[in-house]
Parts: sequence; C-alpha cells; structure tokens
Amino acid sequence: MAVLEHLWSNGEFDTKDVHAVLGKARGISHNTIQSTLERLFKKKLLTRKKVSYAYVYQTVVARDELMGQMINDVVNTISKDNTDGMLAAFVDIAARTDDAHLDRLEQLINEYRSNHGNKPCS
Amino acid sequence: MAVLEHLWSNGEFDTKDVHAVLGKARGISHNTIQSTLERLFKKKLLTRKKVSYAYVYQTVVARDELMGQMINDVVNTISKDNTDGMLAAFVDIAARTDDAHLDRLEQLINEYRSNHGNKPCS
DNA sequence: ATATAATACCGATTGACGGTCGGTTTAATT
DNA sequence: AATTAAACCGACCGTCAATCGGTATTATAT
Repeated sequence: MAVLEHLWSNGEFDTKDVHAVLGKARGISHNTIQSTLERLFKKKLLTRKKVSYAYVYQTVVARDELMGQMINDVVNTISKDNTDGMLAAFVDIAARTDDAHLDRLEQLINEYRSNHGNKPCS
Repeated sequence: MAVLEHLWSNGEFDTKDVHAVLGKARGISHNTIQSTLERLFKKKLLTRKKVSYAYVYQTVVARDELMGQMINDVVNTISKDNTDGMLAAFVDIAARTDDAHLDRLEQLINEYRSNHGNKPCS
C-alpha cells in the first residue's frame, strides 16, 4: 500500500527512488522494494518501462478505480445480486463519519447525472 | 462462504447438519466442516451454544452488516482520509450496473435522513 | 576495454491463513 | 459397559506477502 500510495501521489519511479523514500525509513532492503514492485506489476497494478537500464514503474488504475474493483469483489463474494444491500452499506459508511457526507454524496450523484445526461428518477 | 450462506438462509445448525447439507455433496469430511465452523467462530462471525453435547452455530452479523464491514475495511485500507474519493467511488459503482441505482441510492439517503432526524443540506 | 557500480533476476526463508484431515479424548446413548 | 457422536488437537499442503542474499547482466567511468 505504501508503494502504491507513493506512486499515486508522486508519479513514476524506479526501484531506487522508491527505496530512497519508503525503504530506507523502514530499514528494508532495496531488494524488498524491488520484489514488491514486481509483485504489484504481476498483479497488473503497475506498468513498467525500461529507462536506460532500470525499470520505471507507474500505476495502472487510479486509487478510486482500485477501490471500486475491490468493493465490487467484496459484493460479489458475499452477496452477489444484492445491490440494495450494497447501496445501503454505502449510505451507512458515508454517514458514519459525518452526516454531511450524505449531502456531498447526493451532490455527487447529481454531478454524475449531469455529466452523463441522465435525469433524476428516469 | 457456503457455510455462512447456509446459516444466514436457514438458521442455526450443528456440525453434523451442516455437513449433511454442504459437506457430503463436496465429499469433504465432518472434521473439515467442524474446523471451518470453529474458525468462523474464532473470527466472531458465528456464535455457538451447546445443545446436549454438540455445538449449535448461528450467525452473529447479518449478511449486509458483514458486507458493510468488509467494504469499510477496503475503504480504510486503500483510501483512508480521502472521503471524497470514497464517495465518488460509491457513485461510480452504483451507476456501473444500472443508472437507476443512483435513484435508489438517493432514496436510501433520504430514508436514512428520516430515520435519523436529519434534514438535507443541514 | 575494463573495472566498478547499479540493477535485474532467481531462489530461499519466514509467518499467516484457509482447506483438509486423522487420531485421541470426552461425553452421551443404549 | 460398549458403542457412538463430537470436540479437540495437531498436522500437512498450498498460497501469498515480506524479506533478503547471491548471481548474472548491463551501464558508467576511467
């Protein structure tokens, strides 16, 4: 997660850079960072390209997209075909921290509709 | 998941019953079912009570509650402190399957407000 | 072009965890 | 008391993340 976080926030980096930022502080080796990047790459969460002789890694999916996929997985695992339960969970979670989030959520719904040419309650 | 599913849908059972329904069809032993129930119990997903000499297991959290917890875990893991991203992801996921889900989501927001005595845009 | 330094690449270890089971003990049934 | 049904304990396997060391490869600097 720290690696992903770093790449999401700061762009693309090679192993050395990631190690400099994250690895050293944790006292873990260059190799550990490297295999972490590689596993992430194998999972298709990162892309890499050779720049001179080192790989430079970059995220493939945005943070929110990944979150979406993961939530989707949860829903499929536990309660496929129960969209309503999912939506209810969304409302609960949104309201949990702060009721004002519900307003924001509603706002985002309307933004989405505007951007996709859908009218409410169609 | 199959065990949880069974208990959610059909109530409380002891190992033998669960094995009769799920285990036999899969050709797995009574012991396998038993340790599965036990691990679920240790994870606090099931309660058990002795009935004569056998444990009878029962779910602790409803399906939707569990889903909510798991979604919450995902959000905390991946996007802690990024509430807006989370809310946006909710909208995307909701809309992904069917735009009508947005209406439903909005409806649930309002239901939540009613049940919690909150007015919109407070 | 060669020595050096930086990387990639391969493989090993450890620790968790789920799925699976066998064996032993304990407790109920008959 | 003999039998049967469970619980309980520990074991094995496969997967997977975290971690690293060693070796091969490829630049870079001399």
